[in-house]
Amino acid sequence: MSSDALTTRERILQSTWTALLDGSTPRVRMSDIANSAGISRQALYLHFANRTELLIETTHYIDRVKGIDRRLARSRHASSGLQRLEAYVDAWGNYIPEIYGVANALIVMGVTDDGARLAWEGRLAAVREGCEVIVTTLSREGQLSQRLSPPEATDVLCAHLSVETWWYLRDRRGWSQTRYVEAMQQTLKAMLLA
Amino acid sequence: MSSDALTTRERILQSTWTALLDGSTPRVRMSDIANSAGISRQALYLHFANRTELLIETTHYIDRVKGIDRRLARSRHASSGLQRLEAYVDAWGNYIPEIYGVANALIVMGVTDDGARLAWEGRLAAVREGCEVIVTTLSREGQLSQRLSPPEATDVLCAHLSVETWWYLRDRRGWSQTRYVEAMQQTLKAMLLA
DNA sequence: ATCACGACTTGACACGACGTCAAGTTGACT
DNA sequence: AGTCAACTTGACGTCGTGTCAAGTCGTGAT
Repeated sequence: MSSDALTTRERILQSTWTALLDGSTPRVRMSDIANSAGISRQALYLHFANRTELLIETTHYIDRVKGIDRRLARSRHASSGLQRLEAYVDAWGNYIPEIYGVANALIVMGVTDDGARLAWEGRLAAVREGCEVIVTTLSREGQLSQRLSPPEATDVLCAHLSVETWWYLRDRRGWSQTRYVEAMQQTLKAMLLA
Repeated sequence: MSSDALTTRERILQSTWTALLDGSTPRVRMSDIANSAGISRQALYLHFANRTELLIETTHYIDRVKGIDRRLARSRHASSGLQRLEAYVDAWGNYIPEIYGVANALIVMGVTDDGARLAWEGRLAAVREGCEVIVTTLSREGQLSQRLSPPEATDVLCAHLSVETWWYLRDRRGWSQTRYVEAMQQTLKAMLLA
């Protein structure tokens, strides 16, 4: 019974993802998603309450497919704070391209829609937690610069790993993905380490 | 004749500015602006072609009132690259709060409206030019870190001085304005200098 | 004195996108 | 044959932008 429903649902999620990933159409409409999923616009509402819920579910879908937890977990296995920082920037920095489209749509919706805003803030909070672990480790090792308190360092790290910064460097300034990760690792080290 | 028209026009621009500055209402409607300017919604269109043009004109209005040119010019009078950097971060960092509301509205509109997108990109280009001058000066003085090429350093500097980063630290993380400027100066020095 | 004109008002309307509702159709399982 | 879930079609309400038409009002020129 639900295996068929699941298939349609996943087709919708997949369509949403790829439609937003294309980036050529920054404003993806419900009808666009329905078309590319091969169903009617109204049928979307049989699976998702509204556009916001569809976007949120799409982020969860991407997380599941791309195994973000697995990727980020590796940074926690690193021995030193420095290695954690490098591993985290690598993992998160290479994940941004996957979620960029949906993230951007969520951010834009967040201006008018509380659900979208809260969902995106939740994501940011998760990233910030990862940053906090790194800063705490660096601080315990005595590696953290005196310029910033640990909470401040966490904020700065999180701010610089933002989707917006990635987008500016990658999309508007034409950086390659590998250069972005490399440069971020180096500049963040210069910024945070004593 | 036009002194009366000018008054209404300026009242509209002022209303737009303050309405967006409040920040409590991220999505300011044309009718809101009209109300607070004391005229009918339709009368707005006697002065501005559409919402995008109104927002763009509001940024120019703020520039004029707040004298951004004068402020930024001071950084060009500094003798060393280091002083230029500090002066620029101070001038621009303290200007962001003034334009934040309108900037944010423009960014959001830019998703669907080409005019808004181009206008905001123009602003970013101006900021980037300022950053370029600083990086060039630092480079000529042999102060620039080897981690980044001059264009890359310019991009990174510009990215970190973004409105989005300011908003995250100031609004979501509760930084004070003076701490923001101070910390930005310090972290950017650590990031860019050899 | 009146006439014209510019600034503004009121009221109505089209449009695009989201979301809802009601009345089908279709295919599978019982 | 009957039921049910998934889906379709078509119509509608809402909200904000932008447009149009007709009217008011005050000021300045002739």
